Amino acid sequence: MTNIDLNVNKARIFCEKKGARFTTLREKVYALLLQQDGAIGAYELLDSLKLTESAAKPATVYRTLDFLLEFGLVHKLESTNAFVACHHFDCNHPVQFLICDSCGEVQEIQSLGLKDTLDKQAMSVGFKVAKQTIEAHGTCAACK
Amino acid sequence: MTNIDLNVNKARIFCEKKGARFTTLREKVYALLLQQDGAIGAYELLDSLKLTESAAKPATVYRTLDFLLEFGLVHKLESTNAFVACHHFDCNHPVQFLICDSCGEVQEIQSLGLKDTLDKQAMSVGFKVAKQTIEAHGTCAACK
DNA sequence: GGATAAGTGTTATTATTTATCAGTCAACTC
DNA sequence: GAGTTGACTGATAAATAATAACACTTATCC
Ligand SMILES: [Zn+2]
Ligand SMILES: [Zn+2]
Ligand SMILES: [Zn+2]
Ligand SMILES: [Zn+2]
Repeated sequence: MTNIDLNVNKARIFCEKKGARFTTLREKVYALLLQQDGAIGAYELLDSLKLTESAAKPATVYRTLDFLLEFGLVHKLESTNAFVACHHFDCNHPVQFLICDSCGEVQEIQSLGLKDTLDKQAMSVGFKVAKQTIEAHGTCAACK
Repeated sequence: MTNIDLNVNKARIFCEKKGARFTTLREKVYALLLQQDGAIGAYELLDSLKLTESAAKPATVYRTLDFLLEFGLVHKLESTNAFVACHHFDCNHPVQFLICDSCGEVQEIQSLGLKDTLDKQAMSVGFKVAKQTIEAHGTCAACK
């Protein structure tokens, strides 16, 4: 059983627990994202999906992504309009990304300290944070 | 002399110092952004610009924004695809945003601590940060 | 004043995302 | 198990966001 299959199974169980339906389509899209090295755009994802779901349309992908985003199975990179599978959807983590502009690798980090720093900075001016977007572009260790 | 005029003048001098041309078009666009409460999308900006530059097209706005972004006179909010004027372009600051989802206000903060925290987190996994995107959505002090 | 580069006008196209309505399928009730 | 309900998907269209390409104009430099 591959690593991807393991993640997909974990996702299915996670969804069942939440009373959400992990349909074939959602599973396929999530699996495609897991296969991906880095992040992938919606239309690139659509092209991959079409290989097994020839009827897929943009709305198909975006609706499925909406579901996956809602349940935290996938994250969106706002700075690149791309999507990346999450491997730790079951541990309620803060999310930050390191995006290598050289090789495209996307590394997800979960720094509680970073999250708290932003929350506190905001709080100090009376701002209550609901959602953070933290993305760093630069050069990964392998590319240096 | 209004506050906006002061900022525009500061911007002109800043550009001259850098050997960049602060043309009428660039000035108009920057002034429009300064007038704005929060952030504004490129096409909304285009509509405003058309009031005095009826020939303006999307490319007009995007090119002008490219210039303003390059020289730090304007920032882009990646999470909303919107643009906001910077008032401190001459002080080489880190940039983070607090975006109120209730009233649309965009507050720019310049936390060196926050920037350093992210830089260090990245460094600890061998990642060299070139550019940060830090945006918090939530509720501002006035809206609470 | 002519060469050069930067800036702008103009048209078209691509990329990204959402809206809408109709049909299908799963779960729940009786 | 048939019927009802709501969630999911198919399909078409449109809105929003961004870029490409080429011609023309203007400023700068020598
Ligand atoms: Zn994650
Ligand atoms: Zn890399
Ligand atoms: Zn700024
Ligand atoms: Zn507010």
